[in-house]
Amino acid sequence: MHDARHMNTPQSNVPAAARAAAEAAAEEFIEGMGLTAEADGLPRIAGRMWGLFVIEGGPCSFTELAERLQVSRGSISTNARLLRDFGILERVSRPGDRQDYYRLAENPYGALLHGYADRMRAKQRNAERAISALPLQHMPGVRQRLESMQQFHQSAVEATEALIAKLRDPAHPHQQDDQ
Amino acid sequence: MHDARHMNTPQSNVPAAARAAAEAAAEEFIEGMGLTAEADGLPRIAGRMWGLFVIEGGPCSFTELAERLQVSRGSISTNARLLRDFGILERVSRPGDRQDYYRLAENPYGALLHGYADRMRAKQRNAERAISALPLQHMPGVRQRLESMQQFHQSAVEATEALIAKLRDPAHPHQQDDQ
DNA sequence: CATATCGTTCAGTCAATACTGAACATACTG
DNA sequence: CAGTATGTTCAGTATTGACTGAACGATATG
Repeated sequence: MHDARHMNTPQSNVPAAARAAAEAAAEEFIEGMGLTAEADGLPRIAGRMWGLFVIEGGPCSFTELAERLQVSRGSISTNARLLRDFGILERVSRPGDRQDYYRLAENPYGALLHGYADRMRAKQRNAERAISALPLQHMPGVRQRLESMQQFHQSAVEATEALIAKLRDPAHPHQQDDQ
Repeated sequence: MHDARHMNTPQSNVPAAARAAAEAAAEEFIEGMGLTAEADGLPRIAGRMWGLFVIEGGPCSFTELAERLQVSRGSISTNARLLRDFGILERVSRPGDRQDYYRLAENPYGALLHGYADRMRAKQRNAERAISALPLQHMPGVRQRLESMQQFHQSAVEATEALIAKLRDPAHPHQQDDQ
């Protein structure tokens, strides 16, 4: 990984070695995104794509993504749709250009939290349904466990919604100024 | 399945139909647990087992579980270990009994939250590493995106830890970070 | 219209995972 | 010690899911 110091461009402040190191760091970050995404049950490629957008930011064309990540266009299509459904990516169109471009959504983490809250709500409703359908007066232990399950998911939903609100309002507006 | 029911109170009669309805509701709840667990990347059987413990509660023997859930002992063994690793179940032993018994952990949701916080921390560290490894002074957009990613996961970890604390001590209110 | 390019879809391939059933090791009991 | 019951492990099987590459429809441009 260590380039010799000959052959660097004299006019540039950033030598080739530093740029190579930066690229390696970016690659490492992207790969890490792939791994953590996989740990969350997402396809690894989706995680890498996400990471690529955190680095590149700007609208990326489909072909660009396929080349950069070394995967087929089909994979790009599928995973881009997946990330779009999650609310992480969004489509942008350019006038006079037929290509699809994608970029990070303006608030990808808020979208993620919405999905998380939804799954929590599903579990909470499941507990709720059981609470109202079972004759709990005859089974205090069951009532206690079901209610504690219901209350936990309730709290989780509330905490998630608080986090969503915090993300939306505070002194950190998302402005996407790209290089 | 056929438990000895108390038939000493003929007036507070619980008809067979009601009992059947309750069993159906329990089954539905358990199946719901299987589905939501699957949505979270867990094996469906693990979710059903979890649901069964929410209903049954008390220490269940291995054989009991295998019969109740209609799966092989091997599956029970594997999935019980999985849930134990997650901190959802715990082993209990009875004096003079060689069988393994399992029951819900005293705080299964707190254990879950710990795992969640760990995964969040992994992502936060990934962002942090990228932040310190990349020459961000030349790429303000990248810095902004990496920092917002890092801060989100930081906030998520904090919210999760607050929820853990709230679970442990429900009397105290949930306090958000106020740095 | 003809051509090229782009995004999607789908059959096919491959890998990972869940589950089973049997073999095995261990511990209790008579 | 023999017999029995229990938990784990492991090879085998089935299922699910990811990814590819080609085919297809659609859209822009010459």
